[in-house]
Amino acid sequence: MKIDPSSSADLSAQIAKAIRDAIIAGDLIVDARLPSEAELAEQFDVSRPTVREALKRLAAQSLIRTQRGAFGGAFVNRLSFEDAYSQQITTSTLLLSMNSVSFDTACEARFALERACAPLSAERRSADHLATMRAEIHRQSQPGLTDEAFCASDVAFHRALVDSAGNPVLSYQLAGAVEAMQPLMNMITFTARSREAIVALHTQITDAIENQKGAKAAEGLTELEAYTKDLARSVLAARARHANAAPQAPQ
Amino acid sequence: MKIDPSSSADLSAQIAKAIRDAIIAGDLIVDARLPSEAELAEQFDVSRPTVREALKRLAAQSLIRTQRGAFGGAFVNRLSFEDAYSQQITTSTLLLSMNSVSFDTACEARFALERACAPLSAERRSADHLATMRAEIHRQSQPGLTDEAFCASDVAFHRALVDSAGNPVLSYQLAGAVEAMQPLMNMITFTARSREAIVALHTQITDAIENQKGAKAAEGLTELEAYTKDLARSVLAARARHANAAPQAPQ
DNA sequence: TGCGTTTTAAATGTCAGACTTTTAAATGTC
DNA sequence: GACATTTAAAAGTCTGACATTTAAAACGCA
Repeated sequence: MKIDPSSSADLSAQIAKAIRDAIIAGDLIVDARLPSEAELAEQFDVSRPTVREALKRLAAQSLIRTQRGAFGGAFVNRLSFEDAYSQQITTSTLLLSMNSVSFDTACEARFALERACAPLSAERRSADHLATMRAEIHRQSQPGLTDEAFCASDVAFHRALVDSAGNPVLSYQLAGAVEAMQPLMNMITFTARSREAIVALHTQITDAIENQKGAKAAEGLTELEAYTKDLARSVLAARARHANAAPQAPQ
Repeated sequence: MKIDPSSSADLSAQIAKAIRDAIIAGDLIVDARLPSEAELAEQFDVSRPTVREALKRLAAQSLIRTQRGAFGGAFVNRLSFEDAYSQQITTSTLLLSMNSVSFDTACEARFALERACAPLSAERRSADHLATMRAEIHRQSQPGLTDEAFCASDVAFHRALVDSAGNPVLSYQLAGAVEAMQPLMNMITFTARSREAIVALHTQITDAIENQKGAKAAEGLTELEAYTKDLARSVLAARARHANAAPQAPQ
């Protein structure tokens, strides 16, 4: 592991890259302990604060974890699916909120991914996942549910649908797409009529999965996609009208 | 933005979280300048190195960028698709290499995602993307191509296929899945016969896209998935035999 | 006046050294 | 042998200083 002192880049960035490359290349295996900060500082010929900045960069990516105390130090972290989930969600949320990804584009991607899961879910669905989906549908039919709770249940339903495909990679990919959209979905006012329509489609999809009809489930998802886009369009249009009528004061 | 001094967590982690939350909540908009390190140190009542560690954490996630010099500082970064790509690739690579995600699982997810793109690609394919796909197919038929070059071309082909769906969210999701698998794919020795089979399937898929037959393209992808898994299986089996016969000395 | 050069100040980048806190192993005691 | 105490290693934090970069402001000259 070497760095180029003549480079103009930050030393801490270079050191982080060197260690990251070593981890990715497999030179540092999971749970291996890195040298102490003082040793790393000596190895790279930099000060300890610089080494620490590099380690914080790696910690931010969940590549290492640190333990204080004797025999503590920095250890190569086994990237958990949970870590991957949360990173994925953060990234997706930011892309959606500030990189001019339209709601329609995100929605299209999300349902395309869900349709990709449908055949696998139909093939492998477990009683457990089906029960979760049914339970969420039941919750969604309760009158008096707040819009936020309805949305949360919607996310849980789709989460179960995707998880039932039994492929953790797909689950983690979709976690971002689904959860990143939730803040926008939360702004939608779900009327009794739209809730009824959504519950009907959820039921149709769940039935199809239970009966191992992947194609039928995909159809239901396509309908749900169109309906979701419609709902969002009307909300955004209403918001635009409202913004024109009573523009928000900046800051 | 406040931190809890009684918490046991690292101050730098708390500060990073506070700023991250402010960015995600939209309190700090894109290109907004954060207070200088000295000012942040005063605000949070910590020292400058602690603030710097927090900022490095955020920089590692591409949430901020820093500029040196007068009127420099830390600015909220517009997350680019490129940044999202590379993060996605790193995460996927690590998941695949150390979190016991099997090649089959990754392969299944990848082709499920590609099949999700197929209908969109069939609908929207541009001459540009089709030309890229044809060009890569042509390259793949060249004799004398190294296995690495063949793999690289394979990645380029699939990249074009996904990009032709015209949905950047799908492109970025798949970038991780496809590129993370490349190191493993690189270990496969592509015989003339297997190359021929792959090129035939690539041609079949491209023809289907060109003729706007999304379902037909999906079929081709399913065949390709099965073939890829077969190839990988035989390679892994051979490697296992080799490992047993001549086990690698540790370290 | 206008343009190019120099100065300057503000910011990040880096370093050195000290101190605090945590933690687990080693040691001692009953 | 079980429990309490000591101890040392390591991360976490702070202070203060200096180096480097950069753009704005000041200056000088035609």
